[in-house]
Amino acid sequence: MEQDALGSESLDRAFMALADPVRRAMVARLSRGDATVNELAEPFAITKQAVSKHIQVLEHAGLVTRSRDAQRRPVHLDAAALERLTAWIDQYRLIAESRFRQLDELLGVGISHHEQENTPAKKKEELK
Amino acid sequence: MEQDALGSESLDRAFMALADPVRRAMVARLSRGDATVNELAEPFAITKQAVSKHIQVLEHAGLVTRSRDAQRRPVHLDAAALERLTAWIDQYRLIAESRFRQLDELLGVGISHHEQENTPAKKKEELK
DNA sequence: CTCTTAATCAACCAATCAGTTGATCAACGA
DNA sequence: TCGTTGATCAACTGATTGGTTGATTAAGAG
Repeated sequence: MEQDALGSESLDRAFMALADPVRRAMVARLSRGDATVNELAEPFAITKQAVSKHIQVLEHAGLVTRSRDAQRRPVHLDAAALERLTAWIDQYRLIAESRFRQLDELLGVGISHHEQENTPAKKKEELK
Repeated sequence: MEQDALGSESLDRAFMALADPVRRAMVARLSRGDATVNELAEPFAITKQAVSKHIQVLEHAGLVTRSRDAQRRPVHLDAAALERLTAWIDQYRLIAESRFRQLDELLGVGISHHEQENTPAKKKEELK
């Protein structure tokens, strides 16, 4: 019944984590290799504590993990978590797109941009 | 220099919009066809005004558009916007994954799970 | 033991947000 | 014209967030 295999809260946190430019920049940086809090903090004009919180948000969202190397705590990007997000989005994108395709077929493929299409149940006057 | 072709704010809003279970449910519903505010409100125990706000968030994020049909304002999912999001995520996911692959090659492909891997510049003692 | 570096915890402030109620607008249908 | 329906605007409240400063832990280095 519920095909939400990830748990709604997990998605909440993951999308929320990416909804911040600082955290997205961190993801971009981490895609090129693990980094410490200080390295991640460098490009930004905020305190290390703030950066630490950002990383905690990413970690709590399951997007990054942290290991321990002496007093360093290198942050590691979890690519699989990113894939889970795209999977969620694509799930619905593909449904919508296949619906568009069906509709285009039904109407004769002539109309190039299907920007609006009333739910086919009721359409009174669909032109002009 | 800036390859962020979408504008940072646009991504902010889009990810933020998806960081809410109610709005995600709306996206799921809309993937199956356009709907009005009332139809979208039905599954939820919140007022119509709240739903209206949620839709405005989705609209302002560019994920949905609205047309006008008499007093109805059908909401329409923009699949292209969803694709832009997956494109952003995949951009960095693929960088990270290709890096993993390179690293596996470098180490001899034997280690199955590369959970942690210090940025190769400095590694003192990498075992145990 | 003391000093430095890396990072976190804790308390606090300003700003934003989700939801509510109440009033309003716009387009029909009688 | 009046009432109804679909939807929005406006103002308010409680909760959450992003950032700060200050104190604290933890691991080396001298």
